[in-house]
Formats: sequence, C-alpha cells, structure tokens
Amino acid sequence: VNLPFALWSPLLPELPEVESVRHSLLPHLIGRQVARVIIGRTDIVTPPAAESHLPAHMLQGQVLQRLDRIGKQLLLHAASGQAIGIHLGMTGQCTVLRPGEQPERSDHIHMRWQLVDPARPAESSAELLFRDPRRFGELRWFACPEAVATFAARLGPDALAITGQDLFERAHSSRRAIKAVLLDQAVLAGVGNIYADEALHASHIRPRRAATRVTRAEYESLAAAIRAVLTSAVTAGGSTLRDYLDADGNRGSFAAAHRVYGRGGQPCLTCSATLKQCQVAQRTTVFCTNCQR
DNA sequence: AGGCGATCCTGAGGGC
DNA sequence: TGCCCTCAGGATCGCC
Repeated sequence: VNLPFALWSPLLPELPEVESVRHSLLPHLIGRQVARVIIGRTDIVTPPAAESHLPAHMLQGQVLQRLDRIGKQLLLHAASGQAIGIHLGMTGQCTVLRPGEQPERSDHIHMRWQLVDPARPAESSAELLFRDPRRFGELRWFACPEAVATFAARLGPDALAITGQDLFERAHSSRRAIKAVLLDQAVLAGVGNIYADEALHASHIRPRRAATRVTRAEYESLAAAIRAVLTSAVTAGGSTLRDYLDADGNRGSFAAAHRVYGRGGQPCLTCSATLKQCQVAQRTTVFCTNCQR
C-alpha cells in the first residue's frame, strides 16, 4: 500500500482541526526519538533563544512520549519531562513525511524534526515539519512539567467538554460582549471566530449581548451548542483526513456546513432572514437578527 | 474594565 | 495576463 503520507492541516485551525492534526500525528511521533532538528527560523520559538540552544529546546535527542491538546494548543511531551507547545495560529501546518518523501511546498517551513525508531536508530522513520506562511503560529519551549502546567493554567477549560454551569461561572460576570468572552482563551480554550458565530446562532444569542445579560438557561444551551458544533466538526475533520488518504490523494473540503460563518448577506438557513455582518471584538461576525436575540 | 486600534504576515480574490 | 488594492485571521499590547 502506498498511501499519500503528508497530512496537512487546514487553514484557520480551531479546536476540531487541531484535534484532527493531533490524531493524525500521534502514530508517527509517539515512541520515536528526535535524531536531529533543522531550524528554518529562530524567531518563531518562545522564549527566544540563541540558535545554538534551539535544537535542545526543540527536543533534539529526546524520545517523544505524549501529544496532548488543550484548546488550540498542542503539547508534545518528551520522556525527559521537557515539552514543546505548538500553536498553529492561522496558517500553521504540521506535516509528517516518510523517508525520501518531499513536502508539497518547501517555502515557509520553519522547523523540521528528523525522527527515528529507537530500536533502529540508524534509519529514519519519518520527519515532522512545521510550516506557517503568515507566522501567527508559535513553537514554545517548556523546560519541565511545571512550566507546562503554569502555561496550561492560563487557559480556560477545554471547549469540547464545557458544561453550562462552568461556562456560566466563568463568563456571566463579564460586561463584555458574549462573543468576545467566548473568544477569550482564558475563559474557554478552543473556540475561535468560526465556531463562536456558529454556537451563538445555534443557541439564539446575539453576539453583542453583554455576557452579564445572558441567562443561566441560555448558558446551558450555549455550552451544549459549543459542544455539539465542535464535536461534529471533529468528526468531519476526521472524515476529511480519511478522504485525503484515499487513492485520489484528494484533500477534500474543510469548508464545513457552516450555517452563519462566511454567509453575511445570505439567507438564514433557519428562518430565511438576511444574515447580518458586523464587527465584534475586531472579528467579522455574522448573525441572524430574527433568530438571535 | 473593556473597547478599540495597531501590530505581526502572506495569499486569495476582486477590480480594472 | 498582470498589477494593485483590500481583507482575513489569533493573540497581544498600549491607549483612552
């Protein structure tokens, strides 16, 4: 079997896309050793370090043990306790290449990890690439598990499992627009512009309404909508990756069945009213003036 | 406190 | 066919 091996992540990665990337990377990374790190750019790594230190920070020589996700953050843990955070930003992509395979595009590749199976250290097992044309993404070095924990503590609970009670407690005292609160990763980790609009539409709440004015019952339906919209997107992302792996090499479309995102001026799929587009928290926002109150 | 603008960056898409 | 313009987006920072 000679399946295409490159697993590019999509544009605009939010939680579901990051989860798909995590899932697709897992079998190629876990248990492998980083034989060599090739640095394209130094300025995508946080905290900044001299180029001579970066290979070590990027886990050169270490055995990869775990790949976690919190919100939109990927956390790659080595057996040593050191870890790196991968944030895809807007256009970040992680790719795995089989030995001898060339990347589809060689521009904007900022980091490469050459991997081996520790049982057969002489031969390459695969290579992980981080590519990010717009460089809104970031690679972050953690010296120890405590540093990871400190970083994770700044993020809210993962949106995939958010409860109405939890969302209510974390959001309802804010006077900001509810959409701005949903986008705040310290409140809730993983929701971006697309799924914020989708979840607000599904729960009939206007994006600009102050979070204080959202009722307890509405927080319940909002949390349920967030879970539902993200869960179905995780499933869709998975199926898209499977499509990509079929004989055609067809990448499939990541343009999910969005009901409001990107549809300003078009009819609401629920009530046919014209969807309104505006800015909330400096983000393009689409909502239905009829369905959402 | 929180809204707002500016900042980082490139590529896609529209207009001519 | 090509050029120029605008715009998109996540996160952070500084100002009001």
